[in-house]
Amino acid sequence: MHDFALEGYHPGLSLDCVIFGFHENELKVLLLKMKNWDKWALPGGFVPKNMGVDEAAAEALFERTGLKDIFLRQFYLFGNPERNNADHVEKLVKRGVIQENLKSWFSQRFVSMGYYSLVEFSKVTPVPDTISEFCEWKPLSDLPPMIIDHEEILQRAYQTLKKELDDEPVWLNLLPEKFTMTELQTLYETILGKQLDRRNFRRKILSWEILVETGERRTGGRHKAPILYQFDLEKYDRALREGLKQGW
Amino acid sequence: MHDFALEGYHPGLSLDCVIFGFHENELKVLLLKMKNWDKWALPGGFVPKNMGVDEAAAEALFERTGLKDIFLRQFYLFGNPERNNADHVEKLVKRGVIQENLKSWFSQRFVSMGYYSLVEFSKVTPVPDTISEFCEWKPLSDLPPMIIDHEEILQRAYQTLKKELDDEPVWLNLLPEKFTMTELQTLYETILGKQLDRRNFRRKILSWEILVETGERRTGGRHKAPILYQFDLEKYDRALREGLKQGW
DNA sequence: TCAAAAGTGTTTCTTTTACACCCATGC
DNA sequence: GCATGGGTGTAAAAGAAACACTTTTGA
Repeated sequence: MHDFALEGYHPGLSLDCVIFGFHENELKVLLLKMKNWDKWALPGGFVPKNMGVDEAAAEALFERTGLKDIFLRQFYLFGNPERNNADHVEKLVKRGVIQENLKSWFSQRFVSMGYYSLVEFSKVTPVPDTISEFCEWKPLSDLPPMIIDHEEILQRAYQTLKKELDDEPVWLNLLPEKFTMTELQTLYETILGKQLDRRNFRRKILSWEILVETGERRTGGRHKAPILYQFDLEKYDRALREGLKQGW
Repeated sequence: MHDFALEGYHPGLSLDCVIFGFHENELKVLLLKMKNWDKWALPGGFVPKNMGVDEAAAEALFERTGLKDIFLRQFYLFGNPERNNADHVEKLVKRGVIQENLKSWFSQRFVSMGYYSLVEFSKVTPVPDTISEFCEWKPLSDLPPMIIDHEEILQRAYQTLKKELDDEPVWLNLLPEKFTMTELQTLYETILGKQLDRRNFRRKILSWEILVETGERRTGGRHKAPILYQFDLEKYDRALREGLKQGW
């Protein structure tokens, strides 16, 4: 356990990361179970004095997941003065989540930068941090009780994700390198919470010309082996320049 | 001039507001001319310890413009550790922009929350702050030299505005209560930087059913008097619930 | 009476939607 | 051989784009 204040972290600023993964046809979020307490928290951290905020967020993400160069984006600064109350810090100390000497650091007023991240579920190795007992994926549809305003932060991240999905193929970060059209469709249906027509879905996605067939198929199912597609970054960049989806 | 540190502001956190207005067929930004220095700055401020960050931004906006309840939205946290360098603070002191006793406050590493705001040009009474000589509208197409990373902040706000315009009728905040279809079209053309067909434009806007005719017309021009329209919030809310523009 | 901008409709083309049958695979 | 999901096309409808003439107003 570090002494945050002495080690030179930026004062009054924290980070919260909502890390989304897709597994078994569900959107899941990586959460931390607090020590000696039946409450869960978003992975987060603080910002070292000489590190950029985005950089610090990437670092925090790396520590919890073992992943680097991951989709990570700011979505909102939570700046309400009431969000980190004294009562909460008392509980942290009483339950032995943090030590007495860190109380003053945790008792500051914190403003928290919310990030959301999209990761490939199977690549993640969840690692708890110093204040948590374990680190686990939880389905968005069945969230455990969370500390302070973390549920609100999470929901806001989800809203942002849904919105971004309309503008950009951010979903690619949630899938493995090679995937079938049905897997992609299921992902869309899960995030949007509605069913889509299979033929129209395929046509629409392919019309963007950002996917290529790998030539391989996924075998093993008791049915026709589906084509495996791959995201083509170069084609995507070109599509972006030409305006993938524009309002006017 | 206040002593920020003593008066209890949140440490290491600043605000920058990009305030957009529309005048004479141009998008303009409200900027502050620094004292004794040929550099301009975005209006901004700091966050009182007991005030929410959004609230503090609204307060800063009010002080520069005299306006309350204005469209104001976060767009990015500028968290690069290099952004506020020692050299810049030296200059501020040497040119008498800030007094010696504030040097330590201004020498902190600041993380700055970027806000953008849309206001009705004619309602604004620009008021300089303590570190500026005057406060003025500057056209986006001809910006003066600005301090540190303020030009970057401004450009990023503009990108955000363009993007939001596709999703929501944020433009309503830039226009007076009553406006003609041509004025609205000019606004769109200005922000998007391209010409639009008059008939199609009108049809598209009206199809959203968020405007109503006031029954009045604007007279005085040497041409047919155009109908004045008004934004209808109630209709807009209804349209939003039904999904004004959805991707899927 | 003229210049300047306002108002208006139709046709074409593109995009989106709805919908059903045959195919490959593993058991 | 059969159950399961994979792959594919077309017609109808909706939406977007292109395009030009008449009207009102003030000078």
